[in-house]
Amino acid sequence: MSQVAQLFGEVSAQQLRAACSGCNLKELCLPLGLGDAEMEQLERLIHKGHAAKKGDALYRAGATFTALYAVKAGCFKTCVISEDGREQVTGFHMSGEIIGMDAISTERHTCNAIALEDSEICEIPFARLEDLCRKIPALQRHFYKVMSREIVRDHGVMLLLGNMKAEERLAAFLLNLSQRFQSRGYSPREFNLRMTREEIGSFLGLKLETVSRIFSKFQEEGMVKVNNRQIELIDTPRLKHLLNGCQP
Amino acid sequence: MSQVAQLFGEVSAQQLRAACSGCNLKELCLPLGLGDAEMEQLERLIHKGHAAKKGDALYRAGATFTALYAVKAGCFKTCVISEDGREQVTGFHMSGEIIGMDAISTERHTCNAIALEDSEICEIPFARLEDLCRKIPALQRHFYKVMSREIVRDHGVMLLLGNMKAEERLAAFLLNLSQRFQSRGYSPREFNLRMTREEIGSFLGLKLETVSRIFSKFQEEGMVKVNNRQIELIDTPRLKHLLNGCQP
DNA sequence: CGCCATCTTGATTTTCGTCAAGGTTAGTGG
DNA sequence: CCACTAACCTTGACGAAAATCAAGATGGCG
Repeated sequence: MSQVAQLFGEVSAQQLRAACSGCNLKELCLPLGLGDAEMEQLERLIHKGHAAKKGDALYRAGATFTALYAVKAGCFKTCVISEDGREQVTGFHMSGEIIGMDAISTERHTCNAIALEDSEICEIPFARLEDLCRKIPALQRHFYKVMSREIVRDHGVMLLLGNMKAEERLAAFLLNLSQRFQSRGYSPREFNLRMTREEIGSFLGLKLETVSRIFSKFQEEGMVKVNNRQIELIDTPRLKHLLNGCQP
Repeated sequence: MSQVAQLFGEVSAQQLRAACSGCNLKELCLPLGLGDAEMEQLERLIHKGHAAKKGDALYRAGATFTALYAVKAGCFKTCVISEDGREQVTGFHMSGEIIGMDAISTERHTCNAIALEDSEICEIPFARLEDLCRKIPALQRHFYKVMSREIVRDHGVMLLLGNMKAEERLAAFLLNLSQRFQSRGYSPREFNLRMTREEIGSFLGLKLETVSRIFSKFQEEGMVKVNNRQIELIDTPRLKHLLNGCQP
């Protein structure tokens, strides 16, 4: 479990609140201990959220960077495209997660963010966030942590891609999703995938056929029930066991 | 070339200067346009550098986080260790690079940083850096960029691990090293590796035997000259060509 | 000078990718 | 509401790539 958390990083309640601040500022206020004046400033920071239809690009590589985005509802994938056209999904992002931080360095986005279902996002103009961070130390510290968490998550994915076998990768993926759904108040046992087998494969460094085969194998072995994109985890302990190189 | 830069990220002159600030603050001063008073504050921020012998751990996973580290001279590897003991090298870090940013999120280090040769580092106490960032907006922005660059670099490694074949990975690795040596004023054509085949393999998601075989193959094909850890790049264009999925 | 870590190379096995065919689902428009 | 289509998924057979196992060779360091 801590393995999984380590692998992908997990959204803290704090991060969740921060991201939701577009809709519910009071939630953000509590952990940061902000006063009324500060809260009002924060309120002005967050643009009113807007909607993205399934398949829409929130931003594309090369676009000039002006804002970060907090996923309010729905699900996005981010992917980098290499010069010769290879696509690597770098992450799947659910409510409460902040995306676009890769663009800060060059002031241009370096990846594409695509909505996997109809979604809602909050735009966070970066220049204004920077100002506010200077004025509110707790917010500054929080934002550093959000960026750092992304780095830790990426390191976990590197471990997965560099060291794990196909079955271990898929087990890690399912357990990570399960945990993220749970932390959002949904069932950790049953959930619907928002992405295709190909997108899962791209993220895990596998081909879609391999992903499909392993789903079937897991089902045969009674660890999960797979019905197209509907997943039920039957034997979570065994999945975790698989992850740890099959040592108890 | 831009492919390689995209793959691993590259140290900007700016980042280099910032990291070197422990030794030469004037260099940092120029791009940020700081005044004398600000410079003095910055000077106080950076502890006097200290030395690390080959094999020393700068920090280990689990250690409480107090400071970032700028590599002043030498070379470090950072690696995450999974629960079941698998080690994944997440990066090799040369002079001018800042490491330890993964620790900001949990206030504990999440990876090990090991010196690959006798090295010198500057300690940057994080709490004081935060303070200073609030006072010097240019520094704040710069630090966000440094963290963002790390995220971009990690995405490049994910692309490498998820999409590339063994030969492409090693070609990317060599070209990246070449570029980094060049930007530090060393020859981009001849250089010495500081890491073992096993460490290269861990970083690239390969076994050491595979790394060794591909070195031999590259040499047979006249692309590089390999003499233990001494590398000479003979046919850089062909290496780049290999990277791009062999399309011109 | 000798030892231990590191590296190379070969033979074999395993894993996963590729190619191919067919089935299922969701979404569209009549 | 249903038929149709395109996207998506599953499964099998085969092949390629890299891991594993094994045996020496080399070189750096005490």
